[in-house]
Amino acid sequence: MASGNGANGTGRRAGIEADEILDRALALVEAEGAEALTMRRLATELGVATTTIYWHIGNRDELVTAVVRRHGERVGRTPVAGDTARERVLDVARLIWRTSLEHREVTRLAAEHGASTLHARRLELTMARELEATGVIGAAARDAMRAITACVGGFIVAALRADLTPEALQRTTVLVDDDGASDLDPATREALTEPAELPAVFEATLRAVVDSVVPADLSANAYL
Amino acid sequence: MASGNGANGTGRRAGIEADEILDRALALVEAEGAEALTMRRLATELGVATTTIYWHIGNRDELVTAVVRRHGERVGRTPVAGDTARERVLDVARLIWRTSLEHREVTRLAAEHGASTLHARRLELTMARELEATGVIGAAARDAMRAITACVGGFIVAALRADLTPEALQRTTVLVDDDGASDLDPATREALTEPAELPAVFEATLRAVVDSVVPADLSANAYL
DNA sequence: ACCTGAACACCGTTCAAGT
DNA sequence: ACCTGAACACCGTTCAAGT
Repeated sequence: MASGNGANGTGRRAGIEADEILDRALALVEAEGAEALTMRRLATELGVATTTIYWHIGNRDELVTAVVRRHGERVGRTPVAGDTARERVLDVARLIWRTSLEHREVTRLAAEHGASTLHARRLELTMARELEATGVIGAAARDAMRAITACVGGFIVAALRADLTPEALQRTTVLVDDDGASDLDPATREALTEPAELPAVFEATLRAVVDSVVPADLSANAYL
Repeated sequence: MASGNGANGTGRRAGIEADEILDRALALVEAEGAEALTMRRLATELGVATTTIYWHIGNRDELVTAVVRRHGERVGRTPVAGDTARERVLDVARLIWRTSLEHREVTRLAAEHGASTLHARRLELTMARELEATGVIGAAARDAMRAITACVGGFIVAALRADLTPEALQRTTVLVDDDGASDLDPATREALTEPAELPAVFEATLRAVVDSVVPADLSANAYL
C-alpha cells in the first residue's frame, strides 16, 4: 500500500474504490491473461488516470500482491473434505492444485512475482490446522506444510508448461534425439517425447510426501 | 533461432558471434541479475546495435532460451556421485538443487520464462539414465523423473523466496496474526513466523519421493 | 483527500537502408 | 551475409498542478 487507506484506514469511500480496482484487475487477468495487467491498461479499463491506481493501491508490485491476495481470500473459503485429518491434509493439497490450474492466469501472475504461495494463503492456514489435528505441531507442522506446498507448487509449474506454445515447449524440453541420450532404453527415449500423466503422478507423489510427514494413522476407525 | 546460422549453419564466423552473445548475456545475468538482460543493455555491452542480436539469436524469448540452455550445458557436465544407482538418482536431484541456488539469477531467468526445467536439461537425462539402472524403464522412468524434478523445482522456488525484499516477503507470507489463525497451537503460530529449515526439509522430502518411485534396494549391503 | 496531464527513462520489435 | 539508425508502440514511475 502506498499511502492511501488500507485496513488501518479511516474508511471514507476510498476503500470502495480500492476494492473496485482489485476486482477489475482480477477480472482483467482471468479474461485476458496475466500479462494484460498493466497500470495503463487497468486505468483505461476503469476510466481513470494511471496515477489514480498509484494513489489507491501503490506501484505494480503492490498491485500484483493485492490482486493475488484478494483471489486467495475468495478461493480459501472452499470447504475441505475428508473423514480423517490426514485425508483433509491431502484434500487441501489437492484443492491448491486444482484451483491453481482452474485460475491459471492468476497463478501465473503470482509466479511472475515470487508470490506463488500467496494465492493459497488461507489454504495454507487450513493445512496447518489439519496437520495439528494429526499431531504435528510447531516447527514440525511448519516444515511439513512447506514440504507439501513446495511439492504441490512444483507440480503446478510443471502443469502450466502445457500452456506454452508448441515452439516454446519444443525449445525447452529435454531433447532425446540429442547427443547423450543414445544409451537410454528405447522405451524410455520414446516416453520422454511425450508429456507425463501429471495428475496421476501428482496424486501418487503427494501421498508419498504426506506419508513421510504425517505419522501413521493409529486410530483409523475412530472417526466414523 | 531467427534466421541466422545455428547448429545447422554453414559456419563462417557467425557461429562465433552467436556464442559470444550468449556468453556475454550469461555473464550479464550472473553479475547483475536476470532483469538486467534486455536487448538494449546486452547490445551496448557487446558494442553492437540491438538489431544485431535479432539477426544472430532471435527475439528475447529465443535469447533467454538459448542463454539458459547454454548454462545447462555447462552445469550438466558435473559428474554424479554415489555407489548405487539409487544414490546417484538422489545425487542428481541434489545437484539440480545446489546449482540452481548457486546460479540463482539464471534460475530466476529460466523461471520467468516457464523454462524452469531447461537449465537442468542434461541433468534430467542423467537422472533418466540412473533411473534405468534402478530398473525403472519407459513411461515409469519418465513419470519418476517428472515427479522428482517437480518437487526439486518446487523447493527451489521456495528457496528463492529468501531473496525477496523484507517488505515483499512480508506481503506474501501467510499472516498468522490474521483472522483465522487464532485456533492454532501457539507453538505452530510462532513457528510459522520463521522460515523453514529448507535444506533439511528438502533432503527428507527428496528421500521420500525417490523411495516412492524407485523400487527398494535389494542389495543394500553393497555399499560399504 | 483525491485525481489529472505531462514528462522521463526505459522496454521489445520492425523495417528500410547500408556494405 | 551481416549490421545499422530510426521509428513505432508500448511500459512503470514521478511530480507539479488542479479541485
